[in-house]
Amino acid sequence: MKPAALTWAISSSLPSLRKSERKVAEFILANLTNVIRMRIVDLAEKAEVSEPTVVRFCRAVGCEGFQDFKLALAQQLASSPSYGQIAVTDQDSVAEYTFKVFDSTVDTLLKVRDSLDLKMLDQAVQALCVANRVEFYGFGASAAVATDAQHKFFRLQVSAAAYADPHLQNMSAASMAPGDVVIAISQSGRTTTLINAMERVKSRGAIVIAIAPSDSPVANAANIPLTIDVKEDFQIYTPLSSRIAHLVLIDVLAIGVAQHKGGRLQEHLLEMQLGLEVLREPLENH
Amino acid sequence: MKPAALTWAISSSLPSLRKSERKVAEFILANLTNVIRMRIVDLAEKAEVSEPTVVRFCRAVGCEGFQDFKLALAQQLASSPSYGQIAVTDQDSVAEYTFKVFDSTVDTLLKVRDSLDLKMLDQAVQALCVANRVEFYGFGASAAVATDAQHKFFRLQVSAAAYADPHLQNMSAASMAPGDVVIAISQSGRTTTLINAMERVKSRGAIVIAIAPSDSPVANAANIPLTIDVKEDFQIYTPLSSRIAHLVLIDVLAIGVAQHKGGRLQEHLLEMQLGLEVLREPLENH
DNA sequence: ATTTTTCTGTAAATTATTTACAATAAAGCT
DNA sequence: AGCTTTATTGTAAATAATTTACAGAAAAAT
Repeated sequence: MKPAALTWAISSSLPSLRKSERKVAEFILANLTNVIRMRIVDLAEKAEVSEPTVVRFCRAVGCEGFQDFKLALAQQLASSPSYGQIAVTDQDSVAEYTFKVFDSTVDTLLKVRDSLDLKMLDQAVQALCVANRVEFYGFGASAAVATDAQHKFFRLQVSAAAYADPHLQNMSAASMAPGDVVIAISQSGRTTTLINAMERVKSRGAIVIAIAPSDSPVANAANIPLTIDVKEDFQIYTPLSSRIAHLVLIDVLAIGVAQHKGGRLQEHLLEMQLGLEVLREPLENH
Repeated sequence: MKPAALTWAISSSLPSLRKSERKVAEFILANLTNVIRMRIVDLAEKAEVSEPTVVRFCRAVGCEGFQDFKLALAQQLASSPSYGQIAVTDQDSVAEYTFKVFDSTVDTLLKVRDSLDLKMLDQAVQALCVANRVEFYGFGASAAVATDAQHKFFRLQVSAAAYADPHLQNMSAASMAPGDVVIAISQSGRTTTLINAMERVKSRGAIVIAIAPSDSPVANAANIPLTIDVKEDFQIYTPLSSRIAHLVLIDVLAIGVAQHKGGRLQEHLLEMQLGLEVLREPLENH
């Protein structure tokens, strides 16, 4: 059983469970972290059922037995640090906030990974593979994401550009043609200027891919929406991890394109690597 | 016991273990993934020791008993996907490479998190807190990181700039003064131009923080080196996750600064939030 | 209302883990 | 070197946990 799917398996099989098994499920969902250290007797007592019922429950959600279930649960919890909430406080030490920032980022990435629409992603990759040129639009924090994306696609021998300036964006949009692709990146999903540019691009017959929250104007304005929802408490001490999710999603697109381009690309990358070498300090030999 | 530290605890306590306990440790390290599904009898047999020895070993590495040990190990393995190797292949489906890209990024982040020098990090935060102005230097992929960092620090009411152009970088470097801080970002750690700019900044009496691989010329040229080592197979199909690690590290620095700045910042961020709102589409009410 | 089926718990058996102790090996001492 | 002491390991027993088999109860169907 894939660990990440366990709590989901529990919740989704809730209706099909027997009455007393459901008691077990409910108790477990309400006490995820404690359950992994419980013995079957304790759990049975707390859930007010008999021990065999617990075992039956474990089998019902696809595990071998109680031990196997606990193991799977422990793994899922370890891979989703969110279950213990992460929020940096005033009193945190360096070590504490460092861990929290990293953990919350990891948490975001895992959640995004599990919520992606793979069909859309595939469509996006297909579109990018046959594109004549690819441009990235983004403002604010997304401008950096666009720059990064441009750099990444450039390495893949795709003619790529990134615009953070509304004027340039609109000028570029006006020059788009069928066979071109624009990737619009927005964290809020509600940037008016960006939506205008997107409409213009669509009217020119080019394809617009959006990386934005679901149900947002930006996502809705796209031909291929890639939706990413990160609950972003806009408190200061909460780091903005949606940027990172956007970047990783673009990595996925790039990998998809690289895969399609296949072998010839490898040579190109090697050449580029060698080209960069002249700008560097020699490697020490120790 | 903190799960992430388990295998480390095992390896590091190897010398202090007794002969037969070491047999257990060695077997476990060589069979991490299998061990979590083993019973104590199997493990004892495979490691050619008695069952109590296994229990003694578990206690020696800081666990309550065998069960507790297995749980901790399972959690650690779940939180480090790397133990099953991640490399995108030609035949991977969208789902496969998507997961691999996300997982390898997560893996990188967790490794970096555990290898950071927190003392240096604290020094960097201290320096940034009292800085008059902060500038970010980076080329290539690190240029996007620098842009992102600039944006992030700007939000924290720090006068920040980012330069990806060697000329601008050098001009800026020449205008540095004591009390200023430069953060030099490099994935290779060997960019000659960057090192020159760093030397110039240092000669002006400003502080240079480097984000670069350890033992690299860039790291060595800094007053405060923040070292990040990501084993980056320069194969095409391996995503560049060191960028992401750099970004997250900068998040940490930003959080550190935000924490020091304390309450007044909160108001500022709220104001800025409201300011951005006029550039956006209205929120739908559904 | 009775039969059949499904569900749940009791009690027993199995299996796993841990403890107590004894034997052995290693180290220290005279 | 030989004896004593201490440390290490395994054997066997006890404890504890999980699972199975079965029977009783509840629900559904006839």
